[in-house]
Amino acid sequence: MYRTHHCGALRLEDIGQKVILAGWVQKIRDLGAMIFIDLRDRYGITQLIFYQDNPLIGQARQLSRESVIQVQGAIIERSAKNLHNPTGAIEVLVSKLYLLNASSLPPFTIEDQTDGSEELRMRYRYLDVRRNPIKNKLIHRHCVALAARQYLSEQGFIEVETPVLIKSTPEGARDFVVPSRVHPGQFYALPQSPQSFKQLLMIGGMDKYFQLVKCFRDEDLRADRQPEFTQIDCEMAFVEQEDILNTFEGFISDLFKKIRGVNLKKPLPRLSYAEAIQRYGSDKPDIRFGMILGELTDLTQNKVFSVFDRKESVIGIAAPGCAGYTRKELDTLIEWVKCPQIGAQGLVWSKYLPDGTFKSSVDKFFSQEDLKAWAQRLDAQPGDLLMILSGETAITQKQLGELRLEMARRLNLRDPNQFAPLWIIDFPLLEWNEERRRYHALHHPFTAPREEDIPLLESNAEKVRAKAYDLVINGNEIGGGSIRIHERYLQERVFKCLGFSKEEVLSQFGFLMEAFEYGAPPHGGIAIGFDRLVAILAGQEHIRDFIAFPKNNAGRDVMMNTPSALHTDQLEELHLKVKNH
RNA sequence: GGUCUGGUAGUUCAGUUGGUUAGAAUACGUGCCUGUCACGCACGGGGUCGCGGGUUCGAGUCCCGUCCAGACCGCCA
Repeated sequence: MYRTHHCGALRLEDIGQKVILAGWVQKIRDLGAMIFIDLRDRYGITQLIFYQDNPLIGQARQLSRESVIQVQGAIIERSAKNLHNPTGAIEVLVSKLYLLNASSLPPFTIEDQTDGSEELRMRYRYLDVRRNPIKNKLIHRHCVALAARQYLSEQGFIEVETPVLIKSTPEGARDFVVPSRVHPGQFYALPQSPQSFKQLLMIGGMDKYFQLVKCFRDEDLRADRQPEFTQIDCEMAFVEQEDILNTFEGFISDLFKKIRGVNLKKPLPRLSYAEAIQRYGSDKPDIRFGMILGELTDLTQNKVFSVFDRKESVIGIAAPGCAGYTRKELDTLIEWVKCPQIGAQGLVWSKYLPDGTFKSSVDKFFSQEDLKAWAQRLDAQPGDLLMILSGETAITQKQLGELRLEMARRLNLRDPNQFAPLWIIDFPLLEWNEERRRYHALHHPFTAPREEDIPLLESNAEKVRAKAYDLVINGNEIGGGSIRIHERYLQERVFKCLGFSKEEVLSQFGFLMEAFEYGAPPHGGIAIGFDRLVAILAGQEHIRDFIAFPKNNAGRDVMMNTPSALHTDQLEELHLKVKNH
């Protein structure tokens, strides 16, 4: 038997017990006449003690950090207790010591506050997982998964596994592809989502389906984006948008209650896509704070100020309490909006001073009354700083949306332990892609248009609104879904709008079109980004530490050194030839 | 595909205007220490300054290229 107890289990009431413990050497404190060793496993730390008369003390002194040992001994009371540790009142008087496996010097310290850089921790992820912060995040992930499965099961959802080797569809994100050995020149693709399968399950009468499922996208990464990620994928039959929003409001509320003890206010706020863009400059607004975008175009024309004159939009925000910004601070902000990622030409500012007057960068062009009108439009208070950008509407809204987030960061308004979920609804069905000179689906091509907008499909496609919705929390898109098209003729019309030929539709989605003819029920669903949800529930922005073995920002696994080249005979077997470059 | 930041001891970092033998903390090793728990004290070992080229009497420092890492833009139906 390797152990009778875990290292986090023993307490004062266990004094006198003979125990066997096994774990890793966390730390050795050698006081000469006695040695203390912290023994660690998943459950905690227990202190071992060796006195100088113990024949094992020499062996104990030789132990290295992170070596795996097994000890036998008696639980005794400490004369100096450590109140910070649950096991801090006792220690093990060791009578037997076995070195199960010695450890080399670890490349970083295995402590809560490690000295290891991200890169090093990824390279030795198995050591990183020994640390409490990572271990606890993985346990947290497990708890969220368990709670999600429990809630959905109680609501009558059935978890069904769908294939991982599927058909490649060139629409949307790039697929990871898998060559077939048996079928020369043919390929599987890894799913970007089980979209078609869950629709087929609805046609199959499963009624309520869910799956915690790995999905794959061969696109460039970000701090919150991995090439393989996990979704809570859901679909329901005989439902309208309202049913799905209600069901998943319940779902998300249940998770926040179980995991955080937080009661979300229901119903969750809803904002149309158009409103979100107009008020926040984003379709995933962070509504924990104000700074709503305000339209100033009508107040700024014909004042001989060329930056504003005849621009499609002049838009501003009011940053609370920033009227005291110095010239230098303002210059930093101006530099910030001019960086290539934001791409503004400049920034007009106006300080709403505590005495009610204004001091602005455009005093030459605008009167105090003009500036007062701006402030009123932006709902500003004395002490606020007005910031104004101008240009093409969509671009200016987006830039100001970014500036809004940046100001919130500077003002510390983004408290990770405050939660502001909302639904974004009424997305446009289609979006014009200038590069490819055609429309593409904003959500995906199976999304149903709103009935009243269907006649616009052929005449004014951009105006067609979709029965699509996103769940946004604290400025993160946590999930998205839609009511699907379940009729062949409508699906064909939408494919036509998207520029698909009849042949393309048949070869790529023929199975689905055929299925629609055999009694496809009305249906819809949602997919929730599990990695992000788990991170948000822990009050964190980065998802990597919630994934046991994540990829780095080049899509590489630095521990296994993946991806890597194949042997030529393996390529041969797969009927592949790699181009030299 | 692009922009920015970084790469110096096992690790995290400092390194001034280009100038002596490249430092600190921590980790590691040795010795001492009877209640530590960030133990303490003393001593010690430890460097291809990412790599390649250039400028210079002289390069960790300046220039060019390249590799790696991180953040972001494009991309992510």
